[in-house]
Amino acid sequence: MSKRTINKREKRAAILKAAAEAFKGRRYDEVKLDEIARNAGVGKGTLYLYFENKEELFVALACDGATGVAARIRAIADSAGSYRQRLFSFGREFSEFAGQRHGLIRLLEQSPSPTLTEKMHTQHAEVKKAVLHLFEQGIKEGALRDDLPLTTMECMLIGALFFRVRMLERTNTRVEVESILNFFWNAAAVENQPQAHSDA
Amino acid sequence: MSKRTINKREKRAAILKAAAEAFKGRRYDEVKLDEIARNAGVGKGTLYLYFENKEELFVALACDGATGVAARIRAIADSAGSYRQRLFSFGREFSEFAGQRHGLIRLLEQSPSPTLTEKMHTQHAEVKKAVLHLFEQGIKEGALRDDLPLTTMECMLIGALFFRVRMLERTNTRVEVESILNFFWNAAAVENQPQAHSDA
Amino acid sequence: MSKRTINKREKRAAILKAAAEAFKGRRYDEVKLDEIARNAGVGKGTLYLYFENKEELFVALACDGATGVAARIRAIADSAGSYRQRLFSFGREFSEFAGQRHGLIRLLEQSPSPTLTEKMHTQHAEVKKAVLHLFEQGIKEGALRDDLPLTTMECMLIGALFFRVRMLERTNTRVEVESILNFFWNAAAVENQPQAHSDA
Amino acid sequence: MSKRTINKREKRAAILKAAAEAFKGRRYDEVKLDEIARNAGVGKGTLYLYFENKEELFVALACDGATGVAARIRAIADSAGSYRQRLFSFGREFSEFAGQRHGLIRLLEQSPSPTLTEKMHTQHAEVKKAVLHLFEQGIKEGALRDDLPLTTMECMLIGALFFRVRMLERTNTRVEVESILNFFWNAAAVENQPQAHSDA
DNA sequence: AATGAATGAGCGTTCATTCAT
DNA sequence: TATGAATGAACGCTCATTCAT
Repeated sequence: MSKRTINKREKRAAILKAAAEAFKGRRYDEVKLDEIARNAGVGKGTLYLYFENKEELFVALACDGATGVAARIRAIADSAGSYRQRLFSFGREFSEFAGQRHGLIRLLEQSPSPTLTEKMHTQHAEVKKAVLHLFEQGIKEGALRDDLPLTTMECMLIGALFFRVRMLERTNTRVEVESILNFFWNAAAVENQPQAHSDA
Repeated sequence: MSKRTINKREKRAAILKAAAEAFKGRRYDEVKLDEIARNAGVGKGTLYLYFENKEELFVALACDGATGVAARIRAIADSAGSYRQRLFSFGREFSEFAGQRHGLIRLLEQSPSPTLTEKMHTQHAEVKKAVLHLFEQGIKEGALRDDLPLTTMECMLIGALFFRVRMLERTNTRVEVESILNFFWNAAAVENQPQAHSDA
Repeated sequence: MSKRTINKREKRAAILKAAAEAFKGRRYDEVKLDEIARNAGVGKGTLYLYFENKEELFVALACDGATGVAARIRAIADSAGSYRQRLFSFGREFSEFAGQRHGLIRLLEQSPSPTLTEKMHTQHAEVKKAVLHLFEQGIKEGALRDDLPLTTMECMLIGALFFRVRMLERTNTRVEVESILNFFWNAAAVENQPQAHSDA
Repeated sequence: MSKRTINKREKRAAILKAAAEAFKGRRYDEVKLDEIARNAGVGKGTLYLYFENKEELFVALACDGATGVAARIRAIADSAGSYRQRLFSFGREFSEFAGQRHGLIRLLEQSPSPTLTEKMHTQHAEVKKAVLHLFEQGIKEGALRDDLPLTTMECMLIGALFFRVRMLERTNTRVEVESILNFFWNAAAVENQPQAHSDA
């Protein structure tokens, strides 16, 4: 890797860092490129050497690293240890990811340009697949109940982990990841014996 | 209520309806007041007779009805029937609310002006309190376990219900509300006997 | 014509007047919309109520009135009087047109957007056709020689009239329109007896 | 002339060639230095080693060669042969010059900075003087009529030759140079006997 | 009360110019 | 000498907001 490349990477990273800070808890239109440039320590024009325009910078910000997460989740799923341990590892890993990305994901959920939305979805679909893979593995290993829809499990666990970040950010309410994982485990693990109910 | 007032209400409602449509899946800055006025069938200047400015219109959009929901949740909590039935009623009611409001909530989670955020939080705090009230009641009645933090329960249930809407909207994946409620009930109801675990 | 319309016309005219002044002897990029707006006594945004963008304003400036000229030329061609008189009337009329429009035509001869160039060409083609019509009439009436290509006559007369304006503007050299017309008449009128030459 | 100098000249020529191509039929502001540099096969910064700035490059483009033309016109004027032959030689020479420079002249007619305009005018004044010299010579030799203002002749001949190029470029209408020269000769040569007219 | 023409602050973006290498 | 990454001044354009009617 040439010196030039290193500098390029560094500068790109500096811009993204400044952008991440700027977008934290702010609306897309509230964030000015002037601010990002200033905080990144570069000229405004320089932004355009690294990103096509504001939206591309924005998308890069949200996509950067998402791929890494999917890989890490798979690594956890395939690591040694009891399934419960792996699930909890996943929970902690995902929480960290959610904590870092939640604000941006919220922003991205509003449509920028169609093409960019797609780009982002591709990235996040990877994460989703990795999560489903984890659940399937749990069922195959006999650790997770096989009578629960995968999507329901995803909805419960991922939804709770995301909501946890939201509570933390918005109302400063701290919910323990362990607590959520235990709750999930209570309902989804085979070792617990859930009774069937007859709804009225 | 005078005819005048009725007209005012109707026009206000028309504006909010047009705004709701406009904000659906779009960024705050992508929505133009021109568009809202046109779709509401009023002049652009008229918007300012009903709302202070764009942000207030926006906040009104998200807050309108939130109070109603809090009241309805309380009504459900205090209605007759088994706790399980009441919890499930709540779930269905809240899902509908979330379905209608999710897009807006996402928008609101980006901070407009501080004062407006606060205003909105007051509204949503009502809903939150009603939810916690429901849980407390369940514990008091002996239907819900008392060893789970309220915030964890909130996180699991509300998080899942919100995430369900998100999945529906973004990936067209349908998750049954009943399925989520059953999952929650499995873990949180007293009638199920959770075993303590020993972590390795 | 409603009061509204009158105001619109007036304002549009004021803008075009300011623009004409601004573009006089300046490059397209040297003319700022700020300046035009200020001199027209309107806000910058107002320009966009009357013109799509800078280029459209620019084209409107050059096209406005061109249609009128074509009509006036035809009127002269079809008026009473000897052909010589009509030709001289045309020359004076066209000179005035050229004097007013020359600067703009020069600008327009550099391609703005393709669609706009076309628009302008349509306008100017009208003038060109009117000129050729005048020549054809002269030949039919037996006033002009029929052994000269129409395009050559156009080239001589129109070219000279345009160049006259150029000289006036750039080097402050005054050339009489009458002098040019006499020169043209000398070579093109039937009453003069040109001898054929044999080129070596 | 050292090898170094030759290289300099070559590179300078390459830049001017690329610039000529770029400015052909485009507005000053539509031409980017990036493009010129790329097409000239040099770096962007290199342009500034050969030209002060964009405007100077632009002016150099238009002036380069103009001096040569003035010299060539004088040479033709002072060459052997009948005046008619010399006049026609001049016409052909000037047409070629006009064809090459016309687009640029149009550009230059919009004022860059005052100092640059002056610089350019100095150059073109040379050409103008050479033309007038040619006419004076014709009169002195008794070939051209002495009752026509020099400026009128200039206006007719030069105006027509420029307009011819314009017609060629814009409307693809071909007008023969010979035809124009004959027309001019008809009106301006002594050998033809123009009658005085009595205007009505 | 209702309108929509008018406004101008403010933004994203471009590109001539510079300068470290 | 040659380069091209970096810069920031400057501009076209938008759109929330106002106000005369």
